Amino acid sequence: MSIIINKIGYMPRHEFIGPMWWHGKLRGSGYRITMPRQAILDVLHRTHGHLSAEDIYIEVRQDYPGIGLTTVYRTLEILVRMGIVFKFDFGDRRSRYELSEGPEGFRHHHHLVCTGCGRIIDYTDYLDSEKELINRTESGLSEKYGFTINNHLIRFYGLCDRCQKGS
Amino acid sequence: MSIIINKIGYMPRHEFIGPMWWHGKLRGSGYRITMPRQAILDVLHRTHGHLSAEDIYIEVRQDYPGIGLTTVYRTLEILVRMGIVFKFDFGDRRSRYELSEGPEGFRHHHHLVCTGCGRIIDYTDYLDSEKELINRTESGLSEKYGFTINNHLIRFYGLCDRCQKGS
DNA sequence: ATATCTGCAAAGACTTTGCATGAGA
DNA sequence: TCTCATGCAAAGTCTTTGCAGATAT
Repeated sequence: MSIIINKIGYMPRHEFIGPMWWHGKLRGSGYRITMPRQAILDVLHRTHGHLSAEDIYIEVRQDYPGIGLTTVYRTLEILVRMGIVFKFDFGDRRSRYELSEGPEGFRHHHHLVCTGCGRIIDYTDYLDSEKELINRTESGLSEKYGFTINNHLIRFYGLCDRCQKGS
Repeated sequence: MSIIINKIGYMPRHEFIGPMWWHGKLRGSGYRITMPRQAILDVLHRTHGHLSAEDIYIEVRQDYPGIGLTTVYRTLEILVRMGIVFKFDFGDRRSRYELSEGPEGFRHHHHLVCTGCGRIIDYTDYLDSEKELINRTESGLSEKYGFTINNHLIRFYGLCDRCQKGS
């Protein structure tokens, strides 16, 4: 493991995961690979779930105390625009971010949201009906409207077991 | 057409559409049928598209100049909680609202979002073929996770024809 | 060397809250 | 009549912007 220490004291507690495939993407678009950006991507990589900008900020500060919240926002904006990160909104008045998928595409998932308590279940074990739905709709839409479709958001709303009893 | 004029000068320019099915819903939950609420629902009814709170405010003011933006927000909150209105977020930093569906259920649609220019296409084309798949998926999910599913959000992201050429 | 990037502070934008008045049932 | 709803102004929150100093290549 290569430990990186800079003037401001950046020192990851964790090893960077795998080949940093996003380096190429960023460089290719003319962006520089900076310490804050690495630290942010690192957090996104090792964390699951739907992080707010502040969640990420707090986490990154553990490794890299010098970072500012502004930089988190600015970095996320770039990553979202490049498709590296997906930005969600679950209605709690703050954006949530997560790595859209590595080159392996293993992170993609759908959401099941409880409108009672706000609990969110991520699921990746799609039913066949769900896969078929996506494929059929995607090709139909791209043909009809001339879109190149890159991603989708599928979310079901309802009441979880606990909230059904509660009401 | 019955024209309603009150002290503050409420006078709809349009006839209220159909039987006001939401009266019962509101009353049933202990909410009062007030002038501002009627005016807001009226706007939602006759307008298509994804209106922000301010869009609604501006539109309602044509009929009912006395209304405050606060009331719009408060009314929308109720309507969303009751499932009469659906709240969307398209990433432009403001919530967008639309009637989730009348009793006929004819308004439900899905979205196709261009990540290049932000253009949003409402489509209803594949709903028939999607419907069965959605139902199957819903029942599969509800069995698996114990949720009672009430609604869903399906959205595809991509580049529209114009934006593909542009880049 | 030099175009980017960063952090801080301040500004911005949308939304929510407190409170006295007004309105619905 | 007696709650509930409304409007205004003020406060809150999350996010963006301006700018001088630091950094990547």
